[in-house]
Amino acid sequence: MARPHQQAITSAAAPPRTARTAGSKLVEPKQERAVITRTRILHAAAEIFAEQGYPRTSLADIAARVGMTKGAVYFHFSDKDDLATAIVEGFYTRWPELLGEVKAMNLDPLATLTELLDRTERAFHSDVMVQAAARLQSERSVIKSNLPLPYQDWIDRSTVLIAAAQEKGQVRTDLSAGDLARVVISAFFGMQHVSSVLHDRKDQAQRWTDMKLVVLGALKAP
Amino acid sequence: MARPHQQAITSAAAPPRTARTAGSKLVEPKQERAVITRTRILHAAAEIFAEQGYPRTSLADIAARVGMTKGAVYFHFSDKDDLATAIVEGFYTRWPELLGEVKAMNLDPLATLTELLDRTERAFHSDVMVQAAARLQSERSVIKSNLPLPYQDWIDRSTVLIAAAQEKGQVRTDLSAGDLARVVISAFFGMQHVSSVLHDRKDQAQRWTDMKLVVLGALKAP
Amino acid sequence: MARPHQQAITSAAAPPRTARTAGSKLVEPKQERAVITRTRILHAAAEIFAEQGYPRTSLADIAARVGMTKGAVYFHFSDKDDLATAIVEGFYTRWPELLGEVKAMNLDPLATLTELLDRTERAFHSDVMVQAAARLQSERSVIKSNLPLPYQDWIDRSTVLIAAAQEKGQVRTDLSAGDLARVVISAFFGMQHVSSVLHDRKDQAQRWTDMKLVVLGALKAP
Amino acid sequence: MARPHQQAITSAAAPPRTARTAGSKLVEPKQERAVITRTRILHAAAEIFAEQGYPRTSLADIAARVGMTKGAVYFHFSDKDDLATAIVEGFYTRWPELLGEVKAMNLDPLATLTELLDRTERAFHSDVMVQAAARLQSERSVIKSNLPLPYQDWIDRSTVLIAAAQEKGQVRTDLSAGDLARVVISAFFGMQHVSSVLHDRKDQAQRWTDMKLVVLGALKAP
DNA sequence: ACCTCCGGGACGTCCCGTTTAT
DNA sequence: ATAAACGGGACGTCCCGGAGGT
Repeated sequence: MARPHQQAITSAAAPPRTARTAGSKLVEPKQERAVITRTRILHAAAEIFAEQGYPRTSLADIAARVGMTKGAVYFHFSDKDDLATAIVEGFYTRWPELLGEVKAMNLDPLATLTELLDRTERAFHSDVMVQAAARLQSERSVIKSNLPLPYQDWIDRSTVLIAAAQEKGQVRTDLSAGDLARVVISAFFGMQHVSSVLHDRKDQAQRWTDMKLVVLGALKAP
Repeated sequence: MARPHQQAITSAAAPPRTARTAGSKLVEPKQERAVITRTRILHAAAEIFAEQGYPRTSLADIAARVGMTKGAVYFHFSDKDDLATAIVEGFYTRWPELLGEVKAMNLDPLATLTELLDRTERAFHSDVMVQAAARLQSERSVIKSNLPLPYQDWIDRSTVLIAAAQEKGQVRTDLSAGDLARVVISAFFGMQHVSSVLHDRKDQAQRWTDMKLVVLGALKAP
Repeated sequence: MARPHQQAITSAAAPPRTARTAGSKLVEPKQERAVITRTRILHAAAEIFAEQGYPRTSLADIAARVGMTKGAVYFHFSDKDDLATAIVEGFYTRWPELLGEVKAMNLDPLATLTELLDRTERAFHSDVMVQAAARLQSERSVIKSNLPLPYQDWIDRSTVLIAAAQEKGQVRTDLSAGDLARVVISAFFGMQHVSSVLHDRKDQAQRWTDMKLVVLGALKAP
Repeated sequence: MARPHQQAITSAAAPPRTARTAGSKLVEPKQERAVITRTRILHAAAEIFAEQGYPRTSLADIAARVGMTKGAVYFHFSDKDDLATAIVEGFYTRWPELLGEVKAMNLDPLATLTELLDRTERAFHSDVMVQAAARLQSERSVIKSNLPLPYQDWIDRSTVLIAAAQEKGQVRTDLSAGDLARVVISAFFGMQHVSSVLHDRKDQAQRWTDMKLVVLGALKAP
C-alpha cells in the first residue's frame, strides 16, 4: 500500500504553464522570479484561506505573510477573487492528471476509483492548497466570481469508472452508474467536511477507511 | 405513508416558549409584540442568510426586510452573531423533540433512524430556518461566537439507535456503532450539501432515496 | 441700487424642507440636530470643493473639517457624488425663487435680466456654496453621477426675458432670442470663470461691469 | 474665404522643435524613434485626457493605447503632470506662430483679431490636442505642477490688437483696450466651454458666429 | 419597554502613480 | 524598454453604541 508519490496534488507545485521546452522560445516570457513569487503568494493565500476562510482573510494578511506589499499581490492577481479562483482551479486542473497516473497502474475500474479517492483523501490532509480549495468551495457563495462548479467533475469521472465496473459485473445494477457515483462522491466529501469541522481532519484517515468499508463495499454486485 | 407532521422543524415557527398561556406572568415577561417582532426578525434573517450567507448579509439588509431600523434589530439581538446563533439553536433545540415524536411511533431502531433522517431531509428543503442553520454551520468559522458544534448531536443519537439495532442483530457488527453512525451522518450531510450546491436541492429527495438504498442498506447484518 | 437682500443664494441657508409650519406635524421628523449637521457638512464640503476641486477632496477631508467621522458623513450622504449633487442642486433650486423675487420688482424685461445676473454675480463671490457649485460644474465630467445640466436653465429663462424685450422693441431682432440668450449666458459664465482662475474673483465685479457695457449694451435695438 | 492652414494648431503634430533640418546636429540629438514615440504618447494622452479628464486617466490607460508599458511612458515623461504640461505647452508655444501667420496676411487690427479667434475656434473642434489642453486647463487645480497660466496670453495679445484698432478709430474708447480684451477673451472661452458641455461642440461654429455678431460688433466705434 | 435617529470608528478592497531589478 | 514590486490612500460600508422619543 506504500505510495511513493506523496507529492502535492495541485499544479502550483507542478511546473507552471510557462515552462519552456528545450531550446524553444518562451511561451509566456515571465521572469523566473515572477513565477516563484506568484507561487509563494498562492501558497500563503492558501494557508490563510484554509485557516480563516475567505471573508476573514484580507489582502493585507496575505501580503504580510509573503512579506510583500499589497501592490505586489495586486500585480499578480487582479482580485481577491482571482486568488481564490486560482487556488481552486489549481486543484481542478490537477485532477485529470491524477486520474491519468492511476489509470497507468492498470487496476480494474473499482480499484481505480478507490485508489483515486485514497489519493485525494491523503491530499486533503497533507496539501494546504487542497484544503484551501475545499474550504473555498464550501464558501463559494460568498465569493463573487464564478469558481468552477465543484463535485460535478468527480461525479462524471466516477460515473465512467462505475459504469465500466457494472459492465464487468463487479457492481450492482439496481442503481445507475450516475446515481451510484453521486452517492459515493457526496459521501466522500461529507466525510472530509465533517472530519474537518469536528476533529480538524485528525481522524480523517480512519473515517475514510470506515466509509470505504460501508459505501464502496455496498457497491459490489450481490 | 402519510406525513401528518409536515410542519416546520424549528422552534421559531412554533409558538415561542415565553408565551405560555394568557395572563400567566412568566420568567421573561416580554410583551407580545416583542416576541412577534423577534420572530419576524429571525425569519427575515434566516431568509437572507440562506440566500447570501453570513458575511454578505448586513444588518441593514435584515432590518430593511422586516421594515425596521437597524436599531430595532439591535434591541432584540445583541449582535449579528447573536442572530446567527439564535437561528442555529432554534434548529438544534428542536431535534430532541423530533426524536421524541418518532420514538412514539414505536418503530424498530433502524426504522427510527430512517424516519428521523427522512424528516430531516424534508425539512432541508421546506424550512428556511433549517436551510439557514445549515448554511450558517457551513460558514461557522466566519462567525465569531461559538455556534453549537454541528453533527455531533446527530452522531451521538444515531450511535444509540445503531447500537440498539446491533443488539437485535439487525446491523452488522464489524464496525462499531459509533463508526457506523459517523459514516451515515457524514454521508447524509454530504448528500444535502452537494445537492444544494449543484442543483439547489431540487434533486435532493431523489438523492436521499439513492443514498438510503446504498448506505442504510449497507448497515444491515449479512 | 442698494440691495437689502445680500443673503445667500443657495437653499442651504434657507429654511430646509423639514420646516414645520406652526402647529403642524413634522413633515420629515428628523431631529433638529440632523438638519444642522447636514447643513454643516454641506458647507464644509462646499468650502473644500471650492478650494481644491472635486477629485482632490476626500471624504476624510470633509469629515475632518466638520469635526466628524466619515461614518457620520455617510449617514447623511450616500456618496461623494451625492454631496456634490446636493451642493449643485441647492444652487439650482434657488434660481426660480430668485427670478420670482426679481420679477416682483416689476422691472422691464431687460432690466430684469440685468438684475438677475447682477445678483448672481454677487453670489459668485460672496457665497461659498455658489462657488463650489460653479467649480463642481466645471469639473462635472469627473463626477460619476449626473449633475443637473448646467447653463441650460439660465439660457431658457433668459430666452423668455429677451423675447419679451424684443416684443417691446427694446432688443435687436437680427438674432433670435435663444441665440442672444446663449451669447449672454456664455459670456457671463466665461467672465466669472476667467476671473476666478486668473484673479481669484477679486476683479470680478469690475469685469462684470465691463461686460455689461459691451454685451448687454449690444443687445439694444439700434 | 478659403482656409489654407487647416492644419493642427499644436506643435505636437507639427515637426517637433528638436528636429530642425535634416542632418543638422542639435543641442538635443534625440534619436528619431524617440521623438516619434514621444509624439505618439502625447497624442494618445491627449485623446484620453480630452475624453475622461486628468484624474480619471491613468498612466495604464495611456500606455495601453499606445501599446506600450507604463515604464516606457515613464522613460519619456517624468511624471503624469509632465505629460499634461507638455500637452498644454504644446498648445501655447504654437500661439505666437499662429499670430505671426495671421499678421502676415496684413489685415487691419480688428480683422486680425477676428481671424485669430476664428482659427482658434476651428482648432477647438478639430484638434484633439487643443481640446485636451483646454480641458486640462479647466482642471488645472487638480494638477500638481504649474501649468502655464491660461487666458492671460490671449488677453495680452488681444489688448495690443485692440489698442491699435482704437488708435485707428475702429474701436470704441469708453473702455480701455485691456478691459475690452478681457471681455472678448472671456466671452470666447465661455462660448466654447458652454458648447462643449451642452452640445459636445456640435453647435460651436454657430455659437461663435452669433457671438462675433454681438461681442465683436459691440467693439466698433459708434 | 420598545424603537428611531444619529453618529463613530474601523477596515477592506481596489488601484494608482512610482521606482528598482533585469 | 519590460517586468516586477512598492507604498500609499480613497471610497465605501459595516457593525455598532448612545440620546432621545413614544
